[in-house]
Amino acid sequence: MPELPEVETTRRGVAPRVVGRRVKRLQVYDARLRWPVPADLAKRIEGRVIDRVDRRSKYLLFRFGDDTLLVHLGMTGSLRVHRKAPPRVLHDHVDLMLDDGTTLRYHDPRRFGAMLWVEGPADSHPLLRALGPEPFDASFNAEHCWNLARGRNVAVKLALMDNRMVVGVGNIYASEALFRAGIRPTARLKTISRARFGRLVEAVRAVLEEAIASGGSTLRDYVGSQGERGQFQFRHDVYARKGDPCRVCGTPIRMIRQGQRASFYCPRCQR
DNA sequence: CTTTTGACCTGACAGC
DNA sequence: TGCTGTCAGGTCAAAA
Repeated sequence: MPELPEVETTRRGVAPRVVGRRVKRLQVYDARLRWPVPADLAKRIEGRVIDRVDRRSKYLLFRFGDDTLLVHLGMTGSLRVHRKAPPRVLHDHVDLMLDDGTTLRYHDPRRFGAMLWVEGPADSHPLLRALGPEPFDASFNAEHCWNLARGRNVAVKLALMDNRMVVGVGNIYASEALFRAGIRPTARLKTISRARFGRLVEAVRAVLEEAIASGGSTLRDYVGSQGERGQFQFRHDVYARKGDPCRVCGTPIRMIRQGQRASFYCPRCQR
């Protein structure tokens, strides 16, 4: 689902509606997410004020003083803000009711997402501790990729989706970034030059930036904080465009399978 | 250590 | 109209 642009779009939509608000009531309708929603979450969170909403990788971090509500949207999750909550529909699993009457509602058909409570510094939480650099951070650069690539035989597309190289890049944006960088998804990491990594870094940043500006990509489930669909799917160069002409050279886009995931590329533009 | 595979879960769709 | 198989935006844990 949500890759970085969709999570960031959600963050930007949700934050202004919830920051400064006090949680009046937490209602868990179905606790069976990737990990169970903690049974004592209501007790911990009710009465507390949301100070800030941050994002790390694809996690949303709702800050309550020194403690954090950590939310992941998995493949099909979405978070919506309702001025007045409509009746629950299938797969609405959690409601955070705030002191001004608005409701933050978590919806997730496949339940691959997560909602956890972290006391104290969230950075040291097992889920966040080992994450690589944020794509827009200076520490994501050609040097970093080059160092990681030493002796590694994996395909570059798999490495892009591995959060040690960079976080936030999933199946859609990995294919899109590689197209823009002119690199085949199957290229072995150790064979890529420093200069090409430089181009890849810039391509990742550019595609994520444009996707955020378009409100992300909506393939099926994803919607933003007001229920709005993303628009970037109309601007994909390769993803889900198997057989369609490359926007640059007209060659039909190819689909292959890597690590049980579909990859798309232009056989002429990407070497 | 690296790399691959299976698992979690529901729904949509293609083909018989 | 069923039924079966495949696929879907993530990522952790175990196997090789």
